[in-house]
Amino acid sequence: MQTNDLDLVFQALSDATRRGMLAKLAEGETNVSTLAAPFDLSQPAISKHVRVLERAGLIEKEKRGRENFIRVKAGPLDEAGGWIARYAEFWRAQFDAVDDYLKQTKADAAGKEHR
Amino acid sequence: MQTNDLDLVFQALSDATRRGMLAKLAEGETNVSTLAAPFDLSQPAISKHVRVLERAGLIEKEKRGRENFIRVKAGPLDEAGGWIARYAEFWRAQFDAVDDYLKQTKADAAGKEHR
DNA sequence: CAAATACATAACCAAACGGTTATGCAAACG
DNA sequence: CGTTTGCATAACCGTTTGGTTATGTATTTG
Repeated sequence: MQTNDLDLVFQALSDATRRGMLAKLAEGETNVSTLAAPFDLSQPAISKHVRVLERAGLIEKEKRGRENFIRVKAGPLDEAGGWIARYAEFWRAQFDAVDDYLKQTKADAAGKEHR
Repeated sequence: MQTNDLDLVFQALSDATRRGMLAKLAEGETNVSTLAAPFDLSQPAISKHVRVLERAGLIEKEKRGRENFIRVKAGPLDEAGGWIARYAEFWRAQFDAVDDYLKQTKADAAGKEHR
């Protein structure tokens, strides 16, 4: 199957290596080698993970010279977050916890101005 | 691999059939047959999807007589939502959109009292 | 210009996935 | 009490996933 956008996003997020890559990318754009450094994987394995993230629309690649820079695209993450938020609504107690978390995170971010 | 909890949750969410099941379960607990009705799949295929959701901790089964009732557990959804929210923070524009969405959804839910 | 760097791509492999049909079995029904 | 209902489980199958090694190819660098 795998036609749906959300399928690709959630599937991309279902691997700890790829989530780790996104976490690292949150600190800013990097090239593939730097992105690969923390992981004990062959270089082609890294390339494959990058492609899965790209296919899900979660990242963009831009080739500059011999290096390939990766930067994150948040749109699909919002779709995924939106889906979760919508269904989380139906279980109020937990929903409140998520909402509070988001509000607090937002407040923090607003306060310290993202570096 | 697949050791991580989040792996299992996101992987469970990566299939449209399973997301559809969760959506239906949001209306309340059902037995497996009722849950299966909307999907054009064999009964064993449904059982497999249910097991994937169970393994991810997203649902609970309770056998009553010959029927097996399914009910949702929101905890893991929160973990997943939390992960997304945390990294969404780093891309502010989109984060704001999610936050607004959540706030509006929360307001709606508070207003109309979940039936 | 030769060598090293930063990748991508191909080919291969075992394991997991998502589906199927077949079978079994306990509970409810008539 | 025989039959239907509501499942679970097993066995099988093609495809996808996630890893590997090997190879190719631009782009720097010395």
